[in-house]
Amino acid sequence: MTVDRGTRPTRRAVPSTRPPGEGLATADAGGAARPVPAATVARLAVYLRVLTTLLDEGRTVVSSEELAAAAGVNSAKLRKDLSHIGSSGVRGVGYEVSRLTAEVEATLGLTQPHAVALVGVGNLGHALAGYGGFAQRGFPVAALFDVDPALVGTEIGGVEVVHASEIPRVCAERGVTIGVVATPARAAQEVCDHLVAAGVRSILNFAPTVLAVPAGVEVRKVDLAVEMQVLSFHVARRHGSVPAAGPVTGTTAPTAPTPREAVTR
Amino acid sequence: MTVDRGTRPTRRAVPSTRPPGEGLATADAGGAARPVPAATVARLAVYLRVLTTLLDEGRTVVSSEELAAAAGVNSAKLRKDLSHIGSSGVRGVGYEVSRLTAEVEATLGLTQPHAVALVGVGNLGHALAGYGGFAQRGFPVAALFDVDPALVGTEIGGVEVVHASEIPRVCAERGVTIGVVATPARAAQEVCDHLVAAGVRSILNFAPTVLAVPAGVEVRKVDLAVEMQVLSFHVARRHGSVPAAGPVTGTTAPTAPTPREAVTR
DNA sequence: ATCTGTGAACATTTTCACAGCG
DNA sequence: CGCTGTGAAAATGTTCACAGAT
Repeated sequence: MTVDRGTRPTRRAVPSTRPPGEGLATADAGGAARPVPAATVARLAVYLRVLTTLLDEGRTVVSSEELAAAAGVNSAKLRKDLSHIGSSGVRGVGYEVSRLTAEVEATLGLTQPHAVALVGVGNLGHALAGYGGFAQRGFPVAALFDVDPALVGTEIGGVEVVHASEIPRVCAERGVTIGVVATPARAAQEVCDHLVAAGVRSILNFAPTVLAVPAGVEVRKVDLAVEMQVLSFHVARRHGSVPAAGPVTGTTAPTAPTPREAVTR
Repeated sequence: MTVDRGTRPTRRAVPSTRPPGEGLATADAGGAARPVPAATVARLAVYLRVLTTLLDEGRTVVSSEELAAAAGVNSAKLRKDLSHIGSSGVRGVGYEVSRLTAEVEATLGLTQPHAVALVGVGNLGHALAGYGGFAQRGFPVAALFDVDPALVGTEIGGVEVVHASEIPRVCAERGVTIGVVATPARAAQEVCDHLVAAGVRSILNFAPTVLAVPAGVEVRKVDLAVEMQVLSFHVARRHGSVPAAGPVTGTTAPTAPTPREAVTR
């Protein structure tokens, strides 16, 4: 930001000392190549949602500009992201919606469903279990666990709650590949260990703790307190100093949250 | 990764074209300086949780190494983060827990409570409203909104659910500074607009949509589908190719997830 | 003429490694 | 010594701007 292009110090003539094909596609511990940058992966999921909507609307092609706007990123980033998955748009035209959708889905590994185990059917866990979004999007909730005797044996969304001690057996039987931890903080690490022991290699953690896991296990964390505190930081910063620019009727730019460059420009 | 430093391919005599004190502290649209990098802010919240735990345990000092380990980052990063908030540890000793806690809280703007409005008291929203975590951490839920006549008038956690059309009035009256959107996707933008019109400048969005907001409004998004799909990507990648290194009893390195370099080396 | 794909500039974030305080 | 604070290197991510396909 703050850019002010136009100045263009024109430093050109950079020796370009970069070894040939390095930069991305770095190999990982396992030895498998990772051609898709982490930051890109997270955005692919967003693009996919927009694409799904477009498909429903019967759209057949979309430009990078439009897709980017709907996803809240700029078009250059979108095109670079898509270039990483080897996608192929048509110059002068755009991307074929159905094809691009399929490519993104393939990249994200969504061509097959991933059985999910949800541990902790308390306040939040219960809501997650009842939330249809999981199954809808190819993540069927295959198992529910808790330690509370009052909950074990009950059924949520057609799935019976089983005691957490059964995690190894049940996860193995039902082919669980993704675990969701929605327990209190103090129970989270133990639950996580059981999931890992059961062969689960991807975990979504809602408990406010950092989970320790062996190499090869991916943990993603959703922490409400962290989100709120980050917002608090911004409240404190701007402290009402915002000019409340224009009629605050929302609906500014559906594109990049705001054309800050235009301001700087 | 993959580094193999030591090779050091051409050191590239960088002309060091950088203007003196630039790099961080970039000014923003508003004109206010932001000395704390965004990436750091998000981690401060994590450090804070660990610090709180340490306080409860009666600890008085902690080293960057230990704090970093508990927070799941490496110690260099932690020290750099803390340096941005002007913190002051004691060399050869560590950080005073209570003092550091206060400094982090001050930076995050947690010295005063932030009234929260939660819009959408459906499945997820209800769970969030009932979740004690908000109030506990200085984010009292000051208002609940929904459009469902069956919900309006009911009470959750001592707060009455009000019709969403009242957002402007109620938010103003109760001094709401943070809004949480937990509505279905189709309603999210409109709700967001109302919140913004009511003066809310920080929004946490659980709806699977990109919200368009005017400049000066901060939106953070929690998207379960995105998280799941990112995990799916990793499931697809490692496809059971993981060597299952060592006894899978968890508790590997609480610090840096794993010394990958050692492997590559 | 239009819109993708991409090299290279730029910006941010992470990591290293070490000077220097206690 | 042990441990913080920090310059500087490396890595990662974003944006620009344009060549080139259609």
